[in-house]
Amino acid sequence: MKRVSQRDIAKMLGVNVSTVSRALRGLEGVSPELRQKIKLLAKEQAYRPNPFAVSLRYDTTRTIGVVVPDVSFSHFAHIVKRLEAEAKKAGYMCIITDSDDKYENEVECVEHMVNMHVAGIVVCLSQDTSDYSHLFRVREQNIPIVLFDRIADVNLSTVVINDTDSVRQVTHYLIDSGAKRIAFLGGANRMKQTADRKHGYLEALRERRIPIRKELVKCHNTSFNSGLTDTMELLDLPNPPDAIIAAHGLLASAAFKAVLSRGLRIPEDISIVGYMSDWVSDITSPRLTFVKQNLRDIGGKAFKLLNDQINGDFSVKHIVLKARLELRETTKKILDQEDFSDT
Amino acid sequence: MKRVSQRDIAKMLGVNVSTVSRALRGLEGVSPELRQKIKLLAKEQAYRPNPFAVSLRYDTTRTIGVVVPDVSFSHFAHIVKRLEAEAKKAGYMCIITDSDDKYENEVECVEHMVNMHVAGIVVCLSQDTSDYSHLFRVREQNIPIVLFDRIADVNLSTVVINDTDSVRQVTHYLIDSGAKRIAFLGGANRMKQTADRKHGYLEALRERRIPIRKELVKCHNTSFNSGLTDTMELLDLPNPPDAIIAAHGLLASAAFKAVLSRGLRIPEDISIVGYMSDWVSDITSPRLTFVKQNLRDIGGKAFKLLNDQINGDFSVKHIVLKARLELRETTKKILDQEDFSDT
DNA sequence: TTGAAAGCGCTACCAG
DNA sequence: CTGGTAGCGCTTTCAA
Repeated sequence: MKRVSQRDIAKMLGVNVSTVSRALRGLEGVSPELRQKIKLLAKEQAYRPNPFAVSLRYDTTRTIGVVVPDVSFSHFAHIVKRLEAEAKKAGYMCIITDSDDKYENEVECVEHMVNMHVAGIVVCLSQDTSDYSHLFRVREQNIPIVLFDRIADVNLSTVVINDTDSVRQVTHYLIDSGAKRIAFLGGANRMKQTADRKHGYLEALRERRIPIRKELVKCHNTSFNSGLTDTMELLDLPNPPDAIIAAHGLLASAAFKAVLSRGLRIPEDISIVGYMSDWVSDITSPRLTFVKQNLRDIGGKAFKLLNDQINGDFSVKHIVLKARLELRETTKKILDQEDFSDT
Repeated sequence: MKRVSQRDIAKMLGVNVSTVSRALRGLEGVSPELRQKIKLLAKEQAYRPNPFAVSLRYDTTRTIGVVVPDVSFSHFAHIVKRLEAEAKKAGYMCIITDSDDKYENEVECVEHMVNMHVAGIVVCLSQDTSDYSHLFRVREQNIPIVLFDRIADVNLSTVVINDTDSVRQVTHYLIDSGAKRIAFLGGANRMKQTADRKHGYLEALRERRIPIRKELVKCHNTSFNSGLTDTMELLDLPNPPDAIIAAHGLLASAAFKAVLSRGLRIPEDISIVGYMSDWVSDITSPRLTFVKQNLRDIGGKAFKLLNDQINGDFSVKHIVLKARLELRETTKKILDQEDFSDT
């Protein structure tokens, strides 16, 4: 049950392989009748080009590499879904690897992609990553590369949401709704994403001349458990917060759970704003107010930037997608409410 | 900035390519000194074998294909995560594609994998799939294949949880906790998974001599919205259910939301048992009682079966993993409680 | 319009 | 122990 090759087709028809090759790819220099015959036989025999032979010739694959910190985390999974769909549409397959949020694995994953001669690489950095030489090495080999979601200040194309500004808006909203002591829950400080979001928070406080309280800022890890402990610590403060901004996926659920476990009322005693998928908001009660990110769009744009590079446009581009505050039930209403719908 | 090949190394050292090939792969027939020199230079020059050339020679890749209905759905994402991790450990990369729960896409994905000459394919069937010829075609080409989670009654290796039995247990539990009218929410009837789970439900009712009420069984679609409408319809019955078994991921969240929106108390007015990831249970309040599936294990076992086939063991195996009822807060206690911990 | 042949990088086989 | 060479399937260049 061998696969049929161009040579097989050529033999059956008593012609040369190169003719078959030309005929099948629609190139000039084959008589219409012969081409017809060849194409027909190819179809009959279910001929499929051998991708390795093609790749060996051209030294590239119709495959792109994707590196994420955790595929099982719905945030990344949604991004990957669109990325994969767009790639497929453009004739690419996706090799997806999980760095388990560790720098060493990330380096290994990226190198593996390079060894696989992928057409390009899309990376979401791990929480640990602070050395970017593995990324530069990719660039030096002229392999297209794009960073998304968790990026770094490097001269590579990127796709993110408006991290700083979205938190600024959230903070302003909380202040306007009467919050006096707003806490900020983030990931590792070395992550640009956390840094940027924290920056938005601090900026907003400064703008409203609200003193910054160090004990209200907790930036450790984006894990559920980390969020749980941090929130508990916040609630144990002599002067606990009356609002919490949970700046990454699981932290909102963790904060929500911690607050409920203390028997506090949301939002009467304390407000919560998260950065999670919207369906999570749908199943909590009260429903979590959150910053809505267009995850699919992040994936789509990331592929677009990569595809541009594959097609020869090597200019570095930075895309910032607007994320919007979606008011639900874990925040108080403000009387003179600003319209956030188009800010 | 060209990649260095065996030939390059050979030239630099004034030896033959075949010697380099042997040296690098640790084969017999190279003097220790020469081997040392070759290995050293290879390392210096960052030599990496060209996977296409190797694949072209051997007509196979260190790549496995994974087809899932929806990567962004946390249930599948968790399975894929372990699958990918195990594959990586064994030296395989994963090409992951999303069938978007449609039969046509599934067929296309599978065929694409075959064209890519993957070493094996792991598939979770789409909701639509009722024709399995695309799977048999894979088998006929001697390409290893394994089904998981949503399988079919075909002569191929599979990995699933104890679908029928777990629902039987759930139903018994609900009956024992006083439920009189237990509703069953499932996916499409053509899915074996739904059929099996429904079977467990019906079996349990029969065992307890409880009449089956057709209007309490809703099997349409595994989507959130479908669950929402179905639950609403159940609640609108003249004689609504006092317990709901939501037999697939999102259906539990949907049922939960629908019930709350009607102002009913859980579990006092109505009990709910779901089949979701455990972290979903953690963020609802009351926390959802659910059937806990070891998703990671499904992924791990699926890879194991595939790897067995890749290594020449083509016997068809069926693995059934035990899923256990995890009591939380959306079901009532039963006084003389059975111990489910090791059933 | 068609054919012949070289070559992509690697491995395997046969000679020396 | 080492070298030479053919060939995996495909494309491309040159010749007929």
